[in-house]
Amino acid sequence: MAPRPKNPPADRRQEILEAALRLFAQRGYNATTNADIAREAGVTAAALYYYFPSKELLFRTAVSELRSSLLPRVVPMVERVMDMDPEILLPKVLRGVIDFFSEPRTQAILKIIMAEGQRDPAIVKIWEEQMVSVVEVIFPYLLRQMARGRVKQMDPRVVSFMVQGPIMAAVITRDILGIPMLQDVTNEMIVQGIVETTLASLLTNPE
Amino acid sequence: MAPRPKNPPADRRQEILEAALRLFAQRGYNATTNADIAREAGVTAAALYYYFPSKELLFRTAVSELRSSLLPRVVPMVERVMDMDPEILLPKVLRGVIDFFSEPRTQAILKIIMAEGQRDPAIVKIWEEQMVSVVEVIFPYLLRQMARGRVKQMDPRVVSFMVQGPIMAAVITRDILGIPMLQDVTNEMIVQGIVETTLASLLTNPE
DNA sequence: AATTATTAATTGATCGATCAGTAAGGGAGG
DNA sequence: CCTCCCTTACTGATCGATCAATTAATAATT
Repeated sequence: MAPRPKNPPADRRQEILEAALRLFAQRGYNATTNADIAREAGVTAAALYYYFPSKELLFRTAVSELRSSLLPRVVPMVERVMDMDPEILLPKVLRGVIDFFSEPRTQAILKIIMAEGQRDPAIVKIWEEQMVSVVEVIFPYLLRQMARGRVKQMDPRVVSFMVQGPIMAAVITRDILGIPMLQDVTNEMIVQGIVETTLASLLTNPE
Repeated sequence: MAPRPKNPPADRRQEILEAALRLFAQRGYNATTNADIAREAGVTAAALYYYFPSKELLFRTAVSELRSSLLPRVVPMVERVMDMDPEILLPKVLRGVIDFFSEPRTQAILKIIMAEGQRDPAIVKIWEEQMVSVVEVIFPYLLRQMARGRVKQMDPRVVSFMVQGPIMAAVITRDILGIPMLQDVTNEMIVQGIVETTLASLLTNPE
Protein backbone atom coordinates (compact mmCIF):
# COMPACT_ATOMS: atom_id res chain seq x y z
CA MET A 1 0.00 0.00 0.00
CA ALA A 2 3.02 2.23 -0.20
CA PRO A 3 3.49 3.13 -3.81
CA ARG A 4 6.95 4.09 -4.80
CA PRO A 5 7.17 7.82 -5.16
CA LYS A 6 6.64 9.53 -8.49
CA ASN A 7 9.06 12.33 -7.81
CA PRO A 8 12.65 11.19 -7.40
CA PRO A 9 13.34 10.28 -3.78
CA ALA A 10 16.75 11.90 -4.10
CA ASP A 11 15.43 15.17 -2.69
CA ARG A 12 12.94 13.67 -0.27
CA ARG A 13 15.35 14.21 2.56
CA GLN A 14 15.84 17.80 1.55
CA GLU A 15 12.10 18.37 1.25
CA ILE A 16 11.66 17.13 4.79
CA LEU A 17 14.43 19.37 6.08
CA GLU A 18 12.97 22.42 4.41
CA ALA A 19 9.46 21.69 5.58
CA ALA A 20 10.77 21.11 9.09
CA LEU A 21 12.72 24.32 9.14
CA ARG A 22 9.80 26.38 7.91
CA LEU A 23 7.53 24.98 10.59
CA PHE A 24 10.08 25.11 13.40
CA ALA A 25 10.77 28.77 12.66
CA GLN A 26 7.08 29.53 12.43
CA ARG A 27 5.74 27.69 15.46
CA GLY A 28 8.73 26.57 17.50
CA TYR A 29 10.00 23.09 18.25
CA ASN A 30 7.35 21.74 20.57
CA ALA A 31 4.40 23.17 18.70
CA THR A 32 5.55 21.49 15.51
CA THR A 33 4.51 17.84 15.34
CA ASN A 34 6.02 15.14 13.20
CA ALA A 35 2.68 14.89 11.46
CA ASP A 36 2.85 18.58 10.54
CA ILE A 37 6.29 18.21 9.04
CA ALA A 38 5.33 15.05 7.19
CA ARG A 39 2.18 16.60 5.73
CA GLU A 40 4.16 19.62 4.56
CA ALA A 41 6.72 17.33 2.96
CA GLY A 42 4.11 15.10 1.37
CA VAL A 43 4.80 11.93 3.33
CA THR A 44 3.52 10.31 6.51
CA ALA A 45 4.99 10.83 9.94
CA ALA A 46 6.63 7.43 10.04
CA ALA A 47 8.60 8.23 6.92
CA LEU A 48 10.58 10.82 8.84
CA TYR A 49 12.17 8.00 10.78
CA TYR A 50 13.54 6.48 7.63
CA TYR A 51 15.71 9.57 7.21
CA PHE A 52 16.24 10.77 10.78
CA PRO A 53 16.52 8.79 13.99
CA SER A 54 14.54 11.31 16.08
CA LYS A 55 12.67 14.57 15.95
CA GLU A 56 15.47 16.19 17.91
CA LEU A 57 18.06 15.18 15.34
CA LEU A 58 15.83 16.28 12.49
CA PHE A 59 15.65 19.64 14.19
CA ARG A 60 19.38 19.93 14.68
CA THR A 61 20.12 18.86 11.16
CA ALA A 62 17.65 21.36 9.75
CA VAL A 63 19.10 24.18 11.81
CA SER A 64 22.69 23.23 11.05
CA GLU A 65 22.11 23.21 7.34
CA LEU A 66 20.66 26.67 7.69
CA ARG A 67 24.10 28.16 8.13
CA SER A 68 24.08 30.75 5.42
CA SER A 69 27.45 32.25 5.47
CA LEU A 70 27.66 35.83 6.54
CA LEU A 71 31.34 36.27 5.84
CA PRO A 72 31.39 36.25 2.01
CA ARG A 73 28.51 38.69 2.08
CA VAL A 74 30.10 41.13 4.46
CA VAL A 75 33.69 41.09 3.31
CA PRO A 76 33.80 41.98 -0.35
CA MET A 77 35.71 39.73 -2.68
CA VAL A 78 38.78 41.80 -3.13
CA GLU A 79 42.38 40.91 -2.53
CA ARG A 80 43.73 43.59 -0.29
CA VAL A 81 40.80 44.28 1.99
CA MET A 82 43.08 45.40 4.77
CA ASP A 83 44.20 48.42 2.82
CA MET A 84 40.83 49.56 1.55
CA ASP A 85 39.58 52.98 2.49
CA PRO A 86 37.05 52.78 5.34
CA GLU A 87 34.89 55.25 3.43
CA ILE A 88 34.58 52.60 0.76
CA LEU A 89 34.66 49.41 2.76
CA LEU A 90 32.34 50.20 5.65
CA PRO A 91 29.31 51.06 3.51
CA LYS A 92 29.94 47.83 1.62
CA VAL A 93 30.01 45.92 4.89
CA LEU A 94 26.85 47.68 5.94
CA ARG A 95 25.03 46.57 2.83
CA GLY A 96 26.30 43.05 3.35
CA VAL A 97 24.95 43.00 6.86
CA ILE A 98 21.55 44.29 5.83
CA ASP A 99 21.30 41.74 3.02
CA PHE A 100 22.18 39.01 5.46
CA PHE A 101 19.55 40.08 7.96
CA SER A 102 16.93 40.50 5.27
CA GLU A 103 17.14 36.89 4.20
CA PRO A 104 14.28 34.69 5.35
CA ARG A 105 16.91 32.14 6.37
CA THR A 106 18.58 34.55 8.75
CA GLN A 107 15.29 35.62 10.22
CA ALA A 108 14.27 32.01 10.66
CA ILE A 109 17.44 31.15 12.49
CA LEU A 110 17.17 34.24 14.65
CA LYS A 111 13.69 33.24 15.71
CA ILE A 112 14.73 29.66 16.37
CA ILE A 113 17.73 30.73 18.39
CA MET A 114 15.67 33.05 20.55
CA ALA A 115 13.02 30.41 21.09
CA GLU A 116 15.11 27.27 21.48
CA GLY A 117 18.54 28.55 22.39
CA GLN A 118 17.98 27.98 26.08
CA ARG A 119 17.03 24.36 25.57
CA ASP A 120 19.91 23.63 23.26
CA PRO A 121 23.03 25.78 23.56
CA ALA A 122 24.42 24.13 20.43
CA ILE A 123 21.93 26.22 18.50
CA VAL A 124 23.40 29.45 19.83
CA LYS A 125 26.81 28.30 18.65
CA ILE A 126 25.64 28.62 15.06
CA TRP A 127 25.04 32.32 15.55
CA GLU A 128 28.27 32.73 17.39
CA GLU A 129 30.24 31.07 14.59
CA GLN A 130 28.80 33.52 12.10
CA MET A 131 29.83 36.45 14.24
CA VAL A 132 33.29 35.11 14.93
CA SER A 133 34.04 34.49 11.26
CA VAL A 134 33.27 38.10 10.48
CA VAL A 135 34.97 39.45 13.57
CA GLU A 136 38.20 37.72 12.64
CA VAL A 137 38.39 39.75 9.46
CA ILE A 138 36.76 43.03 10.42
CA PHE A 139 38.33 43.61 13.84
CA PRO A 140 41.95 43.54 12.63
CA TYR A 141 40.89 45.87 9.85
CA LEU A 142 39.27 48.31 12.28
CA LEU A 143 42.25 48.23 14.64
CA ARG A 144 44.58 48.95 11.76
CA GLN A 145 42.52 51.87 10.52
CA MET A 146 42.28 53.19 14.07
CA ALA A 147 46.04 53.04 14.38
CA ARG A 148 46.28 54.93 11.11
CA GLY A 149 43.92 57.55 12.45
CA ARG A 150 41.33 56.86 9.79
CA VAL A 151 38.76 55.50 12.24
CA LYS A 152 37.89 56.80 15.68
CA GLN A 153 39.49 54.88 18.55
CA MET A 154 36.86 52.59 19.99
CA ASP A 155 36.29 48.99 21.06
CA PRO A 156 35.63 47.14 17.78
CA ARG A 157 32.77 45.29 19.42
CA VAL A 158 31.06 48.59 20.17
CA VAL A 159 31.60 49.71 16.60
CA SER A 160 30.05 46.46 15.47
CA PHE A 161 26.98 47.06 17.64
CA MET A 162 26.60 50.57 16.31
CA VAL A 163 26.66 49.44 12.72
CA GLN A 164 24.84 46.15 13.05
CA GLY A 165 22.40 47.13 15.82
CA PRO A 166 20.05 49.43 13.93
CA ILE A 167 19.68 46.83 11.21
CA MET A 168 19.01 44.03 13.66
CA ALA A 169 16.48 46.15 15.50
CA ALA A 170 14.75 47.09 12.26
CA VAL A 171 14.53 43.52 11.04
CA ILE A 172 13.20 42.24 14.34
CA THR A 173 10.57 44.91 14.89
CA ARG A 174 9.61 45.48 11.28
CA ASP A 175 9.95 42.05 9.68
CA ILE A 176 9.76 39.45 12.42
CA LEU A 177 7.28 41.17 14.72
CA GLY A 178 5.62 42.97 11.81
CA ILE A 179 4.81 46.19 13.62
CA PRO A 180 2.67 48.21 11.17
CA MET A 181 4.12 51.62 12.00
CA LEU A 182 7.50 50.47 10.68
CA GLN A 183 6.41 48.72 7.50
CA ASP A 184 7.51 51.50 5.15
CA VAL A 185 10.89 52.10 6.71
CA THR A 186 13.12 50.74 3.97
CA ASN A 187 16.54 49.19 4.32
CA GLU A 188 17.78 51.98 2.09
CA MET A 189 16.63 54.59 4.59
CA ILE A 190 18.46 52.81 7.38
CA VAL A 191 21.67 52.39 5.41
CA GLN A 192 21.57 56.05 4.51
CA GLY A 193 21.00 57.05 8.11
CA ILE A 194 23.91 54.97 9.36
CA VAL A 195 26.25 56.14 6.62
CA GLU A 196 25.39 59.81 7.04
CA THR A 197 25.48 59.79 10.79
CA THR A 198 27.25 56.93 12.55
CA LEU A 199 29.87 56.23 9.90
CA ALA A 200 30.29 59.93 9.24
CA SER A 201 31.64 60.60 12.69
CA LEU A 202 33.36 57.25 12.97
CA LEU A 203 35.58 58.13 10.04
CA THR A 204 37.93 60.78 11.28
CA ASN A 205 39.21 61.88 7.88
CA PRO A 206 36.10 62.81 5.93
CA GLU A 207 37.93 64.61 3.18
CA MET B 1 -7.01 15.41 52.07
CA ALA B 2 -6.31 18.97 51.03
CA PRO B 3 -5.67 21.18 53.97
CA ARG B 4 -6.34 24.82 53.70
CA PRO B 5 -3.04 26.62 53.47
CA LYS B 6 -1.33 28.10 56.48
CA ASN B 7 0.37 30.88 54.56
CA PRO B 8 -2.07 33.54 53.44
CA PRO B 9 -3.56 32.58 50.08
CA ALA B 10 -3.79 36.24 49.22
CA ASP B 11 -0.65 36.12 47.11
CA ARG B 12 -1.09 32.60 45.78
CA ARG B 13 -2.40 33.88 42.50
CA GLN B 14 0.56 36.21 42.17
CA GLU B 15 3.00 33.45 43.03
CA ILE B 16 1.56 31.34 40.26
CA LEU B 17 1.78 34.19 37.77
CA GLU B 18 5.39 34.87 38.62
CA ALA B 19 6.38 31.23 38.49
CA ALA B 20 4.58 30.86 35.19
CA LEU B 21 6.26 33.88 33.67
CA ARG B 22 9.70 32.77 34.72
CA LEU B 23 9.22 29.35 33.19
CA PHE B 24 7.50 30.56 30.04
CA ALA B 25 10.33 33.00 29.37
CA GLN B 26 12.92 30.33 30.08
CA ARG B 27 11.51 27.39 28.17
CA GLY B 28 8.68 28.68 26.05
CA TYR B 29 4.97 27.97 26.25
CA ASN B 30 4.78 24.37 25.10
CA ALA B 31 7.85 23.19 26.95
CA THR B 32 6.41 24.47 30.21
CA THR B 33 3.93 22.06 31.78
CA ASN B 34 1.28 22.86 34.32
CA ALA B 35 3.11 20.58 36.71
CA ASP B 36 6.27 22.66 36.31
CA ILE B 37 4.46 25.87 37.10
CA ALA B 38 2.65 24.29 40.03
CA ARG B 39 5.85 22.88 41.53
CA GLU B 40 7.55 26.25 41.22
CA ALA B 41 4.59 27.92 42.91
CA GLY B 42 4.36 25.29 45.64
CA VAL B 43 1.00 23.80 44.72
CA THR B 44 -0.28 20.97 42.55
CA ALA B 45 -1.30 21.26 38.94
CA ALA B 46 -4.98 21.09 39.75
CA ALA B 47 -4.72 24.21 41.86
CA LEU B 48 -3.90 26.26 38.79
CA TYR B 49 -7.45 25.69 37.60
CA TYR B 50 -8.86 27.26 40.69
CA TYR B 51 -7.28 30.56 39.64
CA PHE B 52 -7.22 30.33 35.85
CA PRO B 53 -9.60 28.59 33.47
CA SER B 54 -6.84 27.29 31.19
CA LYS B 55 -3.11 27.21 30.62
CA GLU B 56 -3.56 29.56 27.70
CA LEU B 57 -5.27 32.17 29.84
CA LEU B 58 -2.70 31.79 32.58
CA PHE B 59 -0.09 32.53 29.94
CA ARG B 60 -1.86 35.60 28.61
CA THR B 61 -2.49 36.97 32.05
CA ALA B 62 1.14 36.50 33.04
CA VAL B 63 2.38 38.22 29.92
CA SER B 64 -0.09 41.06 30.17
CA GLU B 65 0.88 41.90 33.71
CA LEU B 66 4.48 42.04 32.54
CA ARG B 67 3.96 45.42 30.95
CA SER B 68 6.75 47.41 32.48
CA SER B 69 6.36 50.93 31.32
CA LEU B 70 9.05 52.26 29.11
CA LEU B 71 7.75 55.80 28.87
CA PRO B 72 8.52 57.15 32.38
CA ARG B 73 11.97 55.72 32.05
CA VAL B 74 12.76 57.25 28.71
CA VAL B 75 11.19 60.65 29.05
CA PRO B 76 12.65 62.38 32.09
CA MET B 77 10.29 63.84 34.61
CA VAL B 78 10.59 67.45 33.68
CA GLU B 79 7.93 69.91 32.71
CA ARG B 80 9.09 71.40 29.48
CA VAL B 81 10.64 68.44 27.73
CA MET B 82 9.86 69.89 24.33
CA ASP B 83 12.26 72.75 24.85
CA MET B 84 15.15 70.81 26.33
CA ASP B 85 18.47 70.85 24.55
CA PRO B 86 18.96 67.66 22.52
CA GLU B 87 22.52 67.52 23.88
CA ILE B 88 20.98 67.08 27.30
CA LEU B 89 17.82 65.14 26.53
CA LEU B 90 19.06 62.53 24.08
CA PRO B 91 21.73 61.05 26.37
CA LYS B 92 19.08 60.88 29.07
CA VAL B 93 16.76 59.05 26.71
CA LEU B 94 19.61 56.74 25.79
CA ARG B 95 20.22 55.80 29.38
CA GLY B 96 16.50 55.23 29.86
CA VAL B 97 16.41 52.88 26.92
CA ILE B 98 19.41 50.92 28.11
CA ASP B 99 17.96 50.58 31.61
CA PHE B 100 14.71 49.37 30.11
CA PHE B 101 16.40 46.73 27.99
CA SER B 102 18.61 45.60 30.85
CA GLU B 103 15.67 44.65 33.02
CA PRO B 104 15.00 40.94 33.30
CA ARG B 105 11.34 41.74 32.67
CA THR B 106 12.07 43.35 29.34
CA GLN B 107 14.32 40.51 28.30
CA ALA B 108 11.71 38.00 29.33
CA ILE B 109 9.02 39.68 27.30
CA LEU B 110 11.33 40.02 24.32
CA LYS B 111 12.04 36.32 24.40
CA ILE B 112 8.38 35.44 24.79
CA ILE B 113 7.36 37.72 21.97
CA MET B 114 9.92 36.28 19.60
CA ALA B 115 8.98 32.73 20.54
CA GLU B 116 5.20 32.98 20.83
CA GLY B 117 4.33 36.09 18.85
CA GLN B 118 3.42 34.09 15.78
CA ARG B 119 0.97 31.94 17.69
CA ASP B 120 -0.66 34.86 19.46
CA PRO B 121 -0.47 38.28 17.82
CA ALA B 122 -1.96 39.84 20.94
CA ILE B 123 1.44 39.29 22.53
CA VAL B 124 3.17 41.46 19.94
CA LYS B 125 0.71 44.24 20.72
CA ILE B 126 2.28 44.61 24.14
CA TRP B 127 5.62 45.51 22.57
CA GLU B 128 3.95 47.80 20.08
CA GLU B 129 2.16 49.69 22.82
CA GLN B 130 5.44 50.36 24.56
CA MET B 131 6.96 51.73 21.39
CA VAL B 132 3.96 53.85 20.50
CA SER B 133 3.82 55.49 23.92
CA VAL B 134 7.41 56.61 23.57
CA VAL B 135 7.07 57.54 19.93
CA GLU B 136 4.20 59.88 20.71
CA VAL B 137 6.47 61.95 22.92
CA ILE B 138 9.84 61.63 21.24
CA PHE B 139 8.86 62.04 17.61
CA PRO B 140 7.26 65.48 18.00
CA TYR B 141 10.32 66.51 19.96
CA LEU B 142 12.68 65.31 17.24
CA LEU B 143 10.65 67.00 14.49
CA ARG B 144 10.69 70.25 16.41
CA GLN B 145 14.43 70.13 16.98
CA MET B 146 14.93 69.28 13.32
CA ALA B 147 12.88 72.30 12.33
CA ARG B 148 15.03 74.40 14.63
CA GLY B 149 18.13 73.02 12.99
CA ARG B 150 19.39 71.46 16.19
CA VAL B 151 19.01 67.90 14.92
CA LYS B 152 19.86 66.56 11.49
CA GLN B 153 16.86 66.14 9.19
CA MET B 154 15.93 62.47 9.18
CA ASP B 155 12.96 60.13 9.54
CA PRO B 156 12.39 59.92 13.31
CA ARG B 157 11.94 56.16 13.00
CA VAL B 158 15.40 55.85 11.52
CA VAL B 159 16.80 57.99 14.32
CA SER B 160 15.06 55.72 16.77
CA PHE B 161 16.65 52.64 15.21
CA MET B 162 20.06 54.21 15.30
CA VAL B 163 19.83 55.03 18.98
CA GLN B 164 17.88 52.00 20.16
CA GLY B 165 19.35 49.43 17.78
CA PRO B 166 22.84 49.03 19.21
CA ILE B 167 21.38 48.57 22.66
CA MET B 168 18.85 46.01 21.51
CA ALA B 169 21.54 44.12 19.61
CA ALA B 170 23.85 44.15 22.61
CA VAL B 171 21.20 42.90 25.00
CA ILE B 172 20.12 40.12 22.68
CA THR B 173 23.57 38.85 21.80
CA ARG B 174 25.27 39.50 25.11
CA ASP B 175 22.53 38.91 27.69
CA ILE B 176 19.88 36.73 26.09
CA LEU B 177 22.11 34.58 23.89
CA GLY B 178 25.04 34.93 26.28
CA ILE B 179 27.79 34.95 23.69
CA PRO B 180 31.05 34.81 25.68
CA MET B 181 33.03 37.17 23.48
CA LEU B 182 30.66 39.99 24.41
CA GLN B 183 30.36 39.44 28.13
CA ASP B 184 32.62 42.30 29.12
CA VAL B 185 31.13 44.88 26.79
CA THR B 186 29.42 47.12 29.33
CA ASN B 187 26.36 49.25 28.84
CA GLU B 188 28.54 52.20 29.69
CA MET B 189 30.80 51.47 26.73
CA ILE B 190 27.83 51.31 24.42
CA VAL B 191 26.28 54.51 25.71
CA GLN B 192 29.59 56.25 25.30
CA GLY B 193 29.98 54.96 21.77
CA ILE B 194 26.53 56.12 20.73
CA VAL B 195 26.91 59.52 22.37
CA GLU B 196 30.34 60.15 20.92
CA THR B 197 29.52 58.96 17.47
CA THR B 198 25.89 58.67 16.48
CA LEU B 199 24.54 61.49 18.61
CA ALA B 200 27.59 63.61 17.89
CA SER B 201 26.80 63.85 14.22
CA LEU B 202 23.05 63.84 14.74
CA LEU B 203 23.28 67.07 16.68
CA THR B 204 24.08 69.73 14.16
CA ASN B 205 25.08 72.41 16.67
CA PRO B 206 27.79 70.86 18.77
CA GLU B 207 28.89 74.09 20.41
C1' DA C 1 -19.45 30.47 74.00
C1' DA C 2 -20.16 26.45 71.90
C1' DT C 3 -22.07 24.18 67.93
C1' DT C 4 -23.24 23.95 63.31
C1' DA C 5 -23.49 25.25 58.49
C1' DT C 6 -21.16 27.38 54.58
C1' DT C 7 -17.53 28.85 51.79
C1' DA C 8 -12.66 28.98 50.13
C1' DA C 9 -8.68 26.53 48.76
C1' DT C 10 -6.44 22.58 47.53
C1' DT C 11 -5.49 17.69 46.72
C1' DG C 12 -5.20 12.91 44.48
C1' DA C 13 -7.08 10.27 41.07
C1' DT C 14 -8.22 9.93 36.61
C1' DC C 15 -9.76 10.62 31.73
C1' DG C 16 -9.28 11.72 26.87
C1' DA C 17 -6.31 13.51 23.53
C1' DT C 18 -2.05 13.99 21.48
C1' DC C 19 2.44 12.88 20.21
C1' DA C 20 7.09 10.75 19.46
C1' DG C 21 8.58 6.64 18.23
C1' DT C 22 8.15 1.37 16.71
C1' DA C 23 6.86 -2.76 14.19
C1' DA C 24 5.65 -5.10 10.32
C1' DG C 25 4.78 -5.27 5.82
C1' DG C 26 3.79 -3.94 0.82
C1' DG C 27 4.81 -2.48 -3.73
C1' DA C 28 7.92 -0.82 -7.26
C1' DG C 29 12.21 -1.31 -9.56
C1' DG C 30 16.51 -3.64 -10.57
C1' DC D 1 13.53 -12.02 -5.21
C1' DC D 2 15.79 -8.67 -2.90
C1' DT D 3 16.41 -4.02 -1.60
C1' DC D 4 14.80 0.56 -1.13
C1' DC D 5 11.22 3.66 0.31
C1' DC D 6 7.29 4.34 2.47
C1' DT D 7 2.68 3.06 4.61
C1' DT D 8 -0.78 1.45 8.01
C1' DA D 9 -1.38 0.26 12.51
C1' DC D 10 -0.04 0.48 16.88
C1' DT D 11 2.19 1.64 21.78
C1' DG D 12 3.64 3.97 25.84
C1' DA D 13 4.16 8.22 27.79
C1' DT D 14 2.81 12.79 28.71
C1' DC D 15 -0.14 16.58 29.25
C1' DG D 16 -4.14 19.55 29.87
C1' DA D 17 -8.19 19.41 32.11
C1' DT D 18 -12.03 17.59 35.27
C1' DC D 19 -13.96 16.09 39.57
C1' DA D 20 -15.09 14.26 43.97
C1' DA D 21 -13.18 14.52 48.32
C1' DT D 22 -11.22 17.00 52.05
C1' DT D 23 -9.99 20.46 55.36
C1' DA D 24 -9.21 25.44 57.24
C1' DA D 25 -11.38 29.45 57.92
C1' DT D 26 -15.52 31.99 58.43
C1' DA D 27 -20.30 33.00 59.23
C1' DA D 28 -24.70 31.75 61.27
C1' DT D 29 -27.39 29.64 64.81
C1' DT D 30 -28.29 28.17 69.19
